[in-house]
Amino acid sequence: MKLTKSDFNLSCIEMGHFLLGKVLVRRLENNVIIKGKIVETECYLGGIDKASHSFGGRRTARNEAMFMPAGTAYVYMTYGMYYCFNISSKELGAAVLIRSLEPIQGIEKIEELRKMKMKNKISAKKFKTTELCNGPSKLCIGLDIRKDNLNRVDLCENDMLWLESPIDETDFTLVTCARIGIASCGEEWANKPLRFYIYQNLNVSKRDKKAEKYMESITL
DNA sequence: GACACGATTAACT
DNA sequence: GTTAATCGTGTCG
Repeated sequence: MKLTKSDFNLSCIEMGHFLLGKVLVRRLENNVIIKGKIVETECYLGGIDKASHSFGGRRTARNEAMFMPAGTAYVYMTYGMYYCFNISSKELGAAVLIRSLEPIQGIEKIEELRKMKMKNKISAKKFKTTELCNGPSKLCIGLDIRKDNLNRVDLCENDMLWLESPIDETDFTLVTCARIGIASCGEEWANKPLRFYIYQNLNVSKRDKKAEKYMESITL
């Protein structure tokens, strides 16, 4: 079932939780369909969040999608060569970064897109399925999500990129931990528990063993 | 206009 | 474990 406008009417943290287990669907120009289950998310809260592009109310051409209605794609370039894909929440300037997917459909196409970007074609032959989309920029390469094709699109009113609820809703345990790659914004916000992932899923970009151990001690 | 710097990744040692 | 790659963007002058 395709998710609709009302499904996205969530706060940033609610959406970070809600998106786990949902299926991201991409239709390429040649009508090939790629699907991946979201297994890792990060929340960027907006005004108060030092790690957010919209910290302090900064609103520019780049981050405009963070201020658009919930369920809008925010795609930006990072390190001059990679893209990251986010989904805006109902909170102004707040969005959820999609950090990793478990490939479900079109796996060969994902692999092809990933290999195309690599210089060393020898190591490119050794891809495991779990290494295809286990990082925010890897999944953008694997699903051909770029700023020039999908930034600011409405994920409910679009036939190139959308979300679906999974056919088989399997239960999972959620791990909550610190976000990745934002140390320069200062300890306070770098350490906030705003990254979420599916416990024991092999497609997660980075496990947080300390967070897992703590979680195990109180829930298992 | 200039300039420092990434919400990362792949290729090294 | 360490580091080069690579350029759009925000910030300041």
